Amino acid sequence: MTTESRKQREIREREELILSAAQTLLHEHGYNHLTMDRVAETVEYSKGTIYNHFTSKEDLVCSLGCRCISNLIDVFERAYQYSGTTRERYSAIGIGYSLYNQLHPMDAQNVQTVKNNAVREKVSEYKLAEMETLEQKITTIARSIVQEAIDCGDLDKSHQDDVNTIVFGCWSMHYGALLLDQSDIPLQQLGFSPVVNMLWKNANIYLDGYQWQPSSTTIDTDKLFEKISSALFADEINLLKQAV
Amino acid sequence: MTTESRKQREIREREELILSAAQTLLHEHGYNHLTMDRVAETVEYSKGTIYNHFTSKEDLVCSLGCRCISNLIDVFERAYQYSGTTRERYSAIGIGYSLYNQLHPMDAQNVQTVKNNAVREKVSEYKLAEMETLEQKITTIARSIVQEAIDCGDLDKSHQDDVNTIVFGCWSMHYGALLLDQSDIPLQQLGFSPVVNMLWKNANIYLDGYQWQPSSTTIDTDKLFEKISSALFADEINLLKQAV
DNA sequence: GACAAAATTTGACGTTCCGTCATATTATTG
DNA sequence: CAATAATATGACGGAACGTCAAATTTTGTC
Repeated sequence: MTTESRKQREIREREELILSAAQTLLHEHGYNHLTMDRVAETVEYSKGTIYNHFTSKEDLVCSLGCRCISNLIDVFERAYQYSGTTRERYSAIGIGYSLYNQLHPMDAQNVQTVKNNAVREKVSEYKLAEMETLEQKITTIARSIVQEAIDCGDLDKSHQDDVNTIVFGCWSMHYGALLLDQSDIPLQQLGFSPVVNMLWKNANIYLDGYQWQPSSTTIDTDKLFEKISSALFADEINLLKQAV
Repeated sequence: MTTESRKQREIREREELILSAAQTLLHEHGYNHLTMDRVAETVEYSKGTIYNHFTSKEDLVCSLGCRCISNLIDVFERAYQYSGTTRERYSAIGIGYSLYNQLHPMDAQNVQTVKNNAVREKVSEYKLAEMETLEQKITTIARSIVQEAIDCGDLDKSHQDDVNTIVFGCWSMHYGALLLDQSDIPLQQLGFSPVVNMLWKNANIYLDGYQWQPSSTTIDTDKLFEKISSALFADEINLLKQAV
């Protein structure tokens, strides 16, 4: 009983030790510098032990990705619980997503790494399933808000069949934007504004296209951004300010 | 003179030989199966010779990416020359992009691989610059159409400052959508429709948000999709039908 | 055409890193 | 305390990258 649970706790704790060591290596020197030997050396266990926890380097990296998605779920849940219009709550998700990615650019990069087929090939089935479950959880939150908007009339009932399309639209827009932002394409040099600004504007325009009330043309969007981010993401904002 | 140009031609031809061998390997067995030794064996030159053309495996893969972007530029240029409203021409870009990615899913995956920092680190400066130039060319085409829309009044002049934001919005939406489509996330299982359909709908809604005339609410969008794709991308459509 | 110099090609080799597995060590149980 | 089970270890095999001295081919000159 006690023995068993102590054992399990030890295993879990070591797993976390490995994960945080890996994350540090990843953040400080990038994917190529993260090697299983280095991880083993850092946590002072042998490589074999690391492989008792993770079936491959890619499996380890995927676990880090799962962690990030869990963090994002927190962000999404906070947004979900915001007391405002459905549109504000939905926008809050996007804002949270943007801020999280600004704060942890490496995390998003890492999640994207796992999407790469060459990497994905080597991740264990089990871990892939875990990631999928987490992603499903995230889309469910987004979907709920869209559905509530239809139910309360903020979104026209004629869009009932578009719930998934709307979720997908915002998802793809944010996902694409943040990936472009990260991928060393010199957007600023190409004449583009900071991505968070463009994204906020575009998301609003997109939702206006669906006539999700209240339209962004009737309100001060800068103020709304400010309001939501200070209400829900004060910590993130502070950290971001410190970073600059 | 002749000698010099013959030499250069030989080099260029061999480079193409290497690239197409690499592409085949990549398409048939994925990134991990693509090795420099295998490429060398396939083209019947030694590895050293391959390295005279490409500074690393990643550099070779990046060259393949550049090829894909060149193909996309063709697509974009066709769209640019379409004789229709500015909105139709801009939409044509998106349609072309979607179709190209449907037809060559591996290509898009490959371009994305190069965006990954772990890969990018190892690409030569020269090749990165080449890719950047090509990407710049693409955004310029998109930007031109938006500008023309403003000039002719299809888009309100108040959006003059948003030209880049509009280009970025469509780009990110399409880019994100197609990446999500490729990344083994079982979208259909999660209840989502085929990505090309959602993307077409969302792009229209987005442009409606900017009130780019004529609004999608006043026309039959299915017909428009049909019209544009058969006018500009008949070849691609045929190939897609054959593939099914 | 012969020979020297320059350019190019070659593949064996050094290195890095992954993942395994026989052996050593520690823990559990009777 | 001894036998057995569970776990940890790191030396090792293998795959792939990228290099470079030597071999080969091409170019240039007389």
